[in-house]
Amino acid sequence: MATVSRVVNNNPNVKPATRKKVYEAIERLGYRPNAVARGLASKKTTTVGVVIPDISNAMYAEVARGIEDIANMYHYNIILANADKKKDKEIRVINTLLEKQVDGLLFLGAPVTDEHLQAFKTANVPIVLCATTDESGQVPSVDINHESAAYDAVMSLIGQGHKRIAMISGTLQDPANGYARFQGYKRALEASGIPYDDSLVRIGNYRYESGADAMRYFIELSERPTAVFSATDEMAIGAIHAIQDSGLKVPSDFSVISVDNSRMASMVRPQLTTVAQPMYDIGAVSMRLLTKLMKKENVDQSQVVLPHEIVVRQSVGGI
Amino acid sequence: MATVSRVVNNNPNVKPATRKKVYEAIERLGYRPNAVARGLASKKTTTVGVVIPDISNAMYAEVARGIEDIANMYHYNIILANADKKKDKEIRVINTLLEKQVDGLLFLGAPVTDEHLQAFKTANVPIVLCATTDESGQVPSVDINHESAAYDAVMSLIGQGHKRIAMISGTLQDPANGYARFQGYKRALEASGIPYDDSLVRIGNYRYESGADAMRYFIELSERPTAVFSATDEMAIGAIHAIQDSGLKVPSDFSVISVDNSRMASMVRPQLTTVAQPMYDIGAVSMRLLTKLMKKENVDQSQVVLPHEIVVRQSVGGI
DNA sequence: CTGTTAGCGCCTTCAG
DNA sequence: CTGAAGGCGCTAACAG
Repeated sequence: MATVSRVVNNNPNVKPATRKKVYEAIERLGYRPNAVARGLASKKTTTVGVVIPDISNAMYAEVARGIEDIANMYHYNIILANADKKKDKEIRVINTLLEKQVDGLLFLGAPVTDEHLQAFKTANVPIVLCATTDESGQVPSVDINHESAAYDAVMSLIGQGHKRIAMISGTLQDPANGYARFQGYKRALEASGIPYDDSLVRIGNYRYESGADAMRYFIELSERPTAVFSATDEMAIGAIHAIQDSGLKVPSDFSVISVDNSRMASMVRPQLTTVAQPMYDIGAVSMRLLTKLMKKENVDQSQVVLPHEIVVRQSVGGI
Repeated sequence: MATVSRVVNNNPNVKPATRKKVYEAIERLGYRPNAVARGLASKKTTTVGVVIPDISNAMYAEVARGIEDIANMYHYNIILANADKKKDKEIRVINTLLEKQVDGLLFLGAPVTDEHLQAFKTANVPIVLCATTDESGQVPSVDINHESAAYDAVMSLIGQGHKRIAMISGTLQDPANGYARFQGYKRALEASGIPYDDSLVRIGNYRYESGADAMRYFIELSERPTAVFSATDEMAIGAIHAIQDSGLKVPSDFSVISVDNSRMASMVRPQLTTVAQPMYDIGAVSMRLLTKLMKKENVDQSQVVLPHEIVVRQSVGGI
């Protein structure tokens, strides 16, 4: 019994001949180790839980790939759990994952509320936030600076001579993709001495149609903007099509820029200029951080911010 | 101890007062049941494993949503495992899931090889194939008829007067999205007395660029096709852009039809005519089937085929 | 190097 | 209705 355990767990203290015999028996009997029993006995499951806000969102899928690759590298299994972007489902999912005795947790949902913090606190395994941050700085995280990504995007528009710049925002309740990007937009205007104009901001829901709706609104304006900054690629694509559908052109009539650099950005005409977020890296780095935490290695930097960059394509023109 | 177990598991044989006291103690102590221990003792984990070929594929994400919803309904947890479209990773993932003692397994990868069948056979929990089929009919499955979906698509082109119809196919090694659709294409031509022409078929990799490449090839042909059938939306969109980039128009110069009806289909201009597969339903139905199998209820129909339909938009015109 | 002995935390009889 | 006892399949000391 114990020897079989040693063989299965690659414990070196087994005579090669014995090891071989055990392997043969395993083969012959079709023995499959019971991970549940193992987990109970060893108090480790070598699996980490990943809670994803929305599995059908390509950005998160990319993060997941980064997580996966590093997890495999360190021989952790990962179990993905979808949370439908609902806060209570997130909490529920965190708890089931914890009940399943995962060795660590990666959380991708935003915003991180007090309730989340509460749930995290009761966990006795390390947790790292991935593609999101905890404002209070209590939980390790890996993210980009959404505010400055937005700022850079809008500044690049201003650099092209645009002065009347609209924004298609996400909900301001969403700290990362929503609020922070809106703040970046405002700061860029401010830094350039452009007065902020409420009528130039529409709130969308990150979907294509909401981008198109917002754009149609801007087109109707008596004093039209010359450029629009979208919080996400998908809404930007909706905007581009709304422009084209009404007989106008990108970028000659309107410049469009967004942030995400999803695969879709090159799947429109004109191709979308957008600021790229290193989603894969966010996943990879956060998983790496988690492994360190799980091994109780000490980490110098527990709130890491990855750099972003503008990918210039064809949707922005000068004025 | 036993009473707590009863309370936690909603066993009715507990006096309400006692139940209340237990709940209070649970709250006060911050007790969290250990699912691993529970799984070991009860030999059930109330979780089902889902192996997904490619988490970044929107179609699979949609299937996953269907699975999730039904799983929640029946109080099963689901653990998603990505397999990167690699056969050996699929096998490995199936095995880890089985080691984790899932109560059932949903497998979404294609093709289903003998090795897969072998792995399934050693499982002593029910397995259902989801959005894929086992040719040999040994494993329950829920899928659409890819061959006839392709057939219908091509027939609709022929109905519009097209005679020279190209195809952008997936790899013929892929039985569902690849081979079956190609067969449907051929059968439609045959049924209409149109000779099959090898030079009118290009193999892509389901990605945007490969669709564009294939289309560029067709455009160069001395005898151009008037319509193209793409095995997937994404390749179709690549094709549409290749057409437009070379100054031609859809659908006046080329009609384009595909199968998937992904969300992207309405995110192109012109919007894509495509045959819709009920991905959500495939997920939901297969999960439902799995619950029956797990409860050892008998099922009348273990190989279910869901209907598809053509969604007419703007990318197909008459000749 | 290998076998023996205790649990891991819970569920499940079985008494009471 | 509640407690006691045994055991799920495995790992972790501990002897030998």
